[in-house]
Amino acid sequence: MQTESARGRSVNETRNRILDVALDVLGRNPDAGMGDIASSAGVVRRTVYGHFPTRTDLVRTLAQRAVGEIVAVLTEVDAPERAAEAVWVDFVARMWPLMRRYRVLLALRRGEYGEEIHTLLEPVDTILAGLVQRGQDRGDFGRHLPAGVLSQVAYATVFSIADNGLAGGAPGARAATITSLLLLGVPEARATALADGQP
Amino acid sequence: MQTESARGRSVNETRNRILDVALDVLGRNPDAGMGDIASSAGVVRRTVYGHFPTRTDLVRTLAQRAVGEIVAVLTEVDAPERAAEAVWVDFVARMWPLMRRYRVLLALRRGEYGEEIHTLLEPVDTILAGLVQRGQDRGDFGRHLPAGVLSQVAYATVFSIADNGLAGGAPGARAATITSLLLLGVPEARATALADGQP
DNA sequence: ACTCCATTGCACACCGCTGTGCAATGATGG
DNA sequence: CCATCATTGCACAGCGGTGTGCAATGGAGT
Repeated sequence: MQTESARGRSVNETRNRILDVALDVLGRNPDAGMGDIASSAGVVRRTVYGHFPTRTDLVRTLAQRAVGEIVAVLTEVDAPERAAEAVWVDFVARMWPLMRRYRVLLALRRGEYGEEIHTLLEPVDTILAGLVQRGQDRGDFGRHLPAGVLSQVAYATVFSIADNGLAGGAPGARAATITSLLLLGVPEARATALADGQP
Repeated sequence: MQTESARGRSVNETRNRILDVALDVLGRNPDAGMGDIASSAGVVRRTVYGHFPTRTDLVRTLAQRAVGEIVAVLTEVDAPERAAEAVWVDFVARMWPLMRRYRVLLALRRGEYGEEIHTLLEPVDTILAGLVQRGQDRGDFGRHLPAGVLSQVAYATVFSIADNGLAGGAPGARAATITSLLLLGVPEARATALADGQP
């Protein structure tokens, strides 16, 4: 049964709600305080401290969860024998509906958490760099930038497109896919074909 | 004569030093306080308040100056009859050595200054959007994104490349030019040719 | 009905940053 | 040499966010 008050919710229910809301709130404004997060979660500030002793703990947990989810998508989509192009297309398709959810990671890279977040994002960075490297080796992606940089730039670009009003919708997904493929050095004709599901 | 202490400097000398340093410091960390800016400028916090009554005033002045400089470059490089491709190449070439100087503008777009900075950046946004629009109309740029969005994404991408370790140097400039052209929908062969100065 | 326990609603101290006031200092320019 | 004035050094109040303590509340499961 749905309870309107937050009184009778199970521990994990509240905890997850806080985490989810924080993902959203901090995505919009990385400087949001515990108070903002609490009220957005329909909970009192004191309650948040009951689940996360420190703001830093909240953020770290948040980032860990988000990174875990992205890595999951990535390992699910990326197979050594698949073409890097196709993997990237699938990756963007899977990420696009959840851009809002992971915006916080970009916002966190620069911010009071210097090394903390950087080492936390390392898995994602590594997989992405490897993927782009493979694409370059097989001639699918361009060599105008080293794989490590190109992957980051392409990744950031998808977020950039989402930030500029195209977040969520299907047309946005197609545009983001094509644009990021162009950036990666895929010719326009092939990029549109890939974005429309042709192998 | 060069004075090592900050005592005998003229008013504008100190003022400009503060502005320059603040441009740099806030570029790295938008949340830096007046104390950080002051000490980085080799000056006491109190002195900064002597020139800028409020942190907000400092930031506004900063942004105005930066926007002014960018607009100057833009109007100098952009002529209605020039090909959008060429204009973009020149724009990146002129901006690249000063990326660090204007990073703050990107950092400021999201941050406690919501509308304030947005209206301040409007001139740049408008010119850039117009430029890309022209490129699209003449078939030089792609139509995978509306001009307003595409210009922003291309603009942001140049900063993104600079942020990923390639800032400053000449090879970075070439890479940034090519990459942003690809993103704008220019074919790879033409992009490299343009980046190497062929019309 | 009764017990558990998450949540609530205060209370508080602490900290860092902002912005201000004022007297002292010392380089600069006449 | 002297007056000017930017800079300095300190003191202070205020604000907002953090993190903690504790008693009261009210669902939920038994």
